[in-house]
Amino acid sequence: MTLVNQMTYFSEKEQTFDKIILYMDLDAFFANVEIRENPKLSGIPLIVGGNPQTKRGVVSTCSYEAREYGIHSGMPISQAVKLCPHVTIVRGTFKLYSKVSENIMKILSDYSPIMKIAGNDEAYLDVTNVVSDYEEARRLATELKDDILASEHLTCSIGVAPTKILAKIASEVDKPDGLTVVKPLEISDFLAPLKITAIPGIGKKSYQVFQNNSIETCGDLANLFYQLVFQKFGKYGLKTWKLVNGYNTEKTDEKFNGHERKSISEERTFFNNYSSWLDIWVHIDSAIKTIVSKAKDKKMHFRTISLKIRFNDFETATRAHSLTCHETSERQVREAVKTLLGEYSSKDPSSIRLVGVKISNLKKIDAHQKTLAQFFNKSD
DNA sequence: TCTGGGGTCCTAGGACCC
DNA sequence: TCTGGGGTCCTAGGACCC
Repeated sequence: MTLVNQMTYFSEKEQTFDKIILYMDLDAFFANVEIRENPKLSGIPLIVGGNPQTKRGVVSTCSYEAREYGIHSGMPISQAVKLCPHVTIVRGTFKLYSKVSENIMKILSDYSPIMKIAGNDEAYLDVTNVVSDYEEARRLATELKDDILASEHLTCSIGVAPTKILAKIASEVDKPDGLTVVKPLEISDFLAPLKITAIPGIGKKSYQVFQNNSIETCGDLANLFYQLVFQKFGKYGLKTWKLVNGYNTEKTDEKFNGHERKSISEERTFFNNYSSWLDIWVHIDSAIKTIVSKAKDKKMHFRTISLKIRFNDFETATRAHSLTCHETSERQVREAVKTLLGEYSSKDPSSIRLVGVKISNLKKIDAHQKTLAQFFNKSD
């Protein structure tokens, strides 16, 4: 099959791009907020996260100076310290970050009513109906960057492209303080030289598989025949192949605003392991209280309860139980967790380093359903 | 090097139903 | 005697993201 045939194989629909998406990502967010609050931290390798005293935990965010030493998010603090012994570690002021994030999201919402907040430091804006073309979108993005810098003294990187995933990839290539615009006809040329790991969702494991097949860049993948791609990399590989060949892989009916939460969870890694199950249960019980109260705040009912246990060797087990109908009560969770925990009762409690509880299968309850639930006396 | 905490999504197998 | 095929729901585990 020739390349031309390959290109016509997929439906016309997938090739049409009719949106302009802007993606904003704050540069080294936590670290830059800390620097803003305390200019002494400016220009030095800085880590936010972990415990500065014990040097345990992992890096949440680090400054660009720290990145030069090979430090990155998710890295154990102990390793980061080995790479850069004079690195400064701060614990982080998460309440402040939330406040700053809120301020910035408010600025963004002035630029388009169609917005999707994807995290503390990132959001997508659908600006299709706000601008008439990509040049105007570029000007809008510049304005937005200036706005954020003026009001919060923080820099961000922006990508503008016809889909969310492309806008996100575009925002990465010129970080920090960057702005990259990718028009529909430029997509495959833009992606070709990028490392395959520039695509969100391709992490360590997937990279290994691609690398074993001599694929380093998006261009390497694009040049393969799609039959081979499916054979070697399966369904997800095929989707990635379409992306790097400039097809639209995002459904137009995909919800942009308000993504309903799917689960609520809390987990805790112990500072020191416990010798008694009773001590472990204290953590489990407190987690149950927190997640049930969060669900109540959000007016969510749940049906599935999961327990997570991680052992010293990092083996991790999850056990789940689904109730017959949606529930709200702490008691239901506690009972389910106790049953799930039964399987492990013969284990040595000191072999456990983490416990977690999760509720999922969530359903928003409306007023009518609530009355019914009360009528049947289903809640505590 | 010795690995946080909050999430989402995907896969695969088994049960069960028609 | 050695048994279809499709759909849905549930559970467990794992990859990945910020």
